[in-house]
Amino acid sequence: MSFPRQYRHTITGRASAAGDEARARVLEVALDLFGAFGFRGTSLAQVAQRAGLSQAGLLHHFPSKVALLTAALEYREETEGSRLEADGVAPLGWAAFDALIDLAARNAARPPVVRLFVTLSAEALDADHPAHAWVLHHYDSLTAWLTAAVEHGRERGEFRPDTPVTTLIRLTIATLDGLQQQWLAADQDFDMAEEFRHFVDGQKQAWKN
Amino acid sequence: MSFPRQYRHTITGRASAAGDEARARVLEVALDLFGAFGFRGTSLAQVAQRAGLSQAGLLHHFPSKVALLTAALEYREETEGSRLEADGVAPLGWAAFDALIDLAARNAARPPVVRLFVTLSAEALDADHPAHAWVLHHYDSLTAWLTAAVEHGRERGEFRPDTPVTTLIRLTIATLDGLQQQWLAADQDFDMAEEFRHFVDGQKQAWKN
DNA sequence: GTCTATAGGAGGATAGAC
DNA sequence: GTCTATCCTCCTATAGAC
Repeated sequence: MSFPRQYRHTITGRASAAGDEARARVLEVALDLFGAFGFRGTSLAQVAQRAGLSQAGLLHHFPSKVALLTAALEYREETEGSRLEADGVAPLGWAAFDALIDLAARNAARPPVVRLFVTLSAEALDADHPAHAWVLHHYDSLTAWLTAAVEHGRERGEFRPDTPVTTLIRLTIATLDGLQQQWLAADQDFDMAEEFRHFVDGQKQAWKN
Repeated sequence: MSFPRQYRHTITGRASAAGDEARARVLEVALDLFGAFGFRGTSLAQVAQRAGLSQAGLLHHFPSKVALLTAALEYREETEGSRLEADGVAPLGWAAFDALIDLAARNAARPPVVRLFVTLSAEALDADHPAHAWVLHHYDSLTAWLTAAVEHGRERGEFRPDTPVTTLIRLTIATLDGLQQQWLAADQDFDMAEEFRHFVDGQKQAWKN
């Protein structure tokens, strides 16, 4: 679940404590606005204003809008990225699905985080979008993580031998993504984690050994 | 599943045959580009160029960019909208879920249609987006349609009495939406309808009477 | 019904003072 | 490190000729 090298910005070797603080504030604002209006729908002036500096001041920290996006996505990953391993240990077998329920519950407390993901994943389906690689990385890493967990569980006999692994994983990711989108459209008016738990329960009923 | 009044454009009472043809061409192009780059990411000049006329010529047919979007969404609904009733009869009970599998299969043959929906649904989560009402309408009408089908099926004893109807419907819509997004991200590299069929089969196993 | 031309504004990025 | 001022491009929309 680590972040690929291409997203690591190499802009500043080291900065002052105040500089780091301003930088973090800018990145938080950028993530919020990119989530709300998308990358294309957000202007540097908007980000600068809400972060409390001028557009030129912002561009002192990040040389371009794309650099800002890249840094923001990296920052998200670093700080509270999709931590699926609560205690640093990757859950295996069905425990991985329980970890996803926990993730959904944590996300339910942070709509802006969900919104960033939903908005950017759709906008960046375009292969020329600056976050396109980021989206592919999200799917790939989540798929790889779940695949490893299920394969491990199969070896330990947690899954029925005829479990359609690929399908199970695709449906799981789809349900999670689709619920997030629906939850945002419905103004967070239902319990996302609870609904997802129902899905997981159903899969356990069907495929648990 | 009819389209709400607010999306009906009232621009032209009647137009020439050639005018209708140009109009349809413009709308097809607009749907394509809005799907690929979103509403915000698409310029009138782009649409005009690919439709083979000038930007001013385009604005002769549609007074504004928003009017173009509105007309395009209405056009989509009219021509090949999410026709769930193949023969004009609404399928009831589990047949409604089978109709959704058919819909997924038909959509698999038209990636641009899927892309328009995925892109716009995410972009228009913003309450100020001109297609915001359109997104809410999509969820509402699909939910209402499925609810009616399931309630009918329950009365006829097709569903177990303890079926969690709301959850079942939310998960169904989420799975469909999530699969579409994943399918686009993966370059249409799996059978969307087949995966969705697996989901429906699982729900039948769990809740069919 | 379609065009050219252009107004009027917003967005990204740069230059240079402090 | 932050600012003001500015350049240049792109966008939406309008005006008016053909």
